[in-house]
Amino acid sequence: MTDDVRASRPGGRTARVRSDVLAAVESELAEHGYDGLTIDAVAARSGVHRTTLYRRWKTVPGLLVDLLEAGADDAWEPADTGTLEGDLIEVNREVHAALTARPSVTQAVIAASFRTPEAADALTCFWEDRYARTALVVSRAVARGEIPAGTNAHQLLLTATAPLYHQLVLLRQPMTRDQADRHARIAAASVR
Amino acid sequence: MTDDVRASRPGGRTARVRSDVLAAVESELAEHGYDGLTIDAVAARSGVHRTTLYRRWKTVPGLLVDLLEAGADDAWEPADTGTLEGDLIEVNREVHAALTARPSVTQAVIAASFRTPEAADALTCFWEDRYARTALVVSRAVARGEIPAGTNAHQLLLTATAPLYHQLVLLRQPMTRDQADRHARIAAASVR
DNA sequence: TCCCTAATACGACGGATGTTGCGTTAAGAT
DNA sequence: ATCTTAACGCAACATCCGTCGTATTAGGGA
Repeated sequence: MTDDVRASRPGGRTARVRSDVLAAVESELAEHGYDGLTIDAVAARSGVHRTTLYRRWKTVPGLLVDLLEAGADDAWEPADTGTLEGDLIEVNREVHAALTARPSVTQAVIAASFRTPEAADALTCFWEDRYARTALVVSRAVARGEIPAGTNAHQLLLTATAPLYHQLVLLRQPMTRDQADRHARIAAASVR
Repeated sequence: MTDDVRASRPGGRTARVRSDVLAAVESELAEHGYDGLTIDAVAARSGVHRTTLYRRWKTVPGLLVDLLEAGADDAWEPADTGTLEGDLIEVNREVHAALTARPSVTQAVIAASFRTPEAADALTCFWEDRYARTALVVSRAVARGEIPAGTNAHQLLLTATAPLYHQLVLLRQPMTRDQADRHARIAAASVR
């Protein structure tokens, strides 16, 4: 989306600039958090000129979107533990880790998504992709005969993961990994 | 918090200015959404001077915080339908209505909470209060012998309401009232 | 090796946003 | 009715943020 098929000149300096900038974004994020993340600071730290940032990335959320896409793992798949409950627990632990990391790129991108539509779209796309892949957990459970065939995957994943997002992102309160596990179990039990 | 015990001069003009300003905030919010909500626009519409807004409310999120507090219903209680499931469905319908309203003050305040710590704190306080009151639903169910005494109220409410927030606020996708009801039922069933 | 031009650097500019000092108005006490 | 001063209006100012025109650098093909 940001680095679309630009037939022109993607290598060399351009690539170097991008990695320098993204590294600076990550550092700034770690030191000052999302609120302290400014174009000028990233420019100063990366040694790349302000105008270049404005031209290539437009906004602060744009930088985060690119960071999100650069870190996107195209080969990601949910772990296979052999049971629905085990799989959901693993999923929840990943979500839990992503949201409690310091700094949490995920948290930052969520914040950014409330500023510009581009960031919101990028996040929506990212999550749609993740939920689609994670649905594999459900189809495996169906294949094992663990749960009925008509099970609504999205609803199930929502039941498992939503409490984590709500507690950690919106309510801004702590949640232990045990509690995260517990919500995975509740979700697994809801479809039996 | 904003209008604390200011012994000085809370009546007359001051009160009029406040209601004018908050009305303007609501109107601007309805027309241009949160992103289009600017101090200058509120000043122009309300007829109150920019400087006054900056002095009393500081920021745009500050305005929303005051709007949230002005609209806070101190007498709010969860509906009593006679069953845990029925009560949770009612709670979820209220949350659903608040999040799908256009414009949604709740959605706007959530967006604001990602900008300033004050807004985040205000929202946290608001929700803490709401969850504490809603816990009544659980204690009533315990009193009826519907569910065991040790039931974790917060976890139960999280299971019921979190999917709504996640779907409508973070995933930014639609959710029908039926689906909201369904998550209430899942939560109710999880403690039986 | 040379050339073309995409990508970046530089500096200046304009607009929006927030601040400050001071004058004016009116709430509330006497 | 009068006085005090909190709250508000006003205008100038400072700053930050994003943009634009132009010069410079370096990728990649000939």
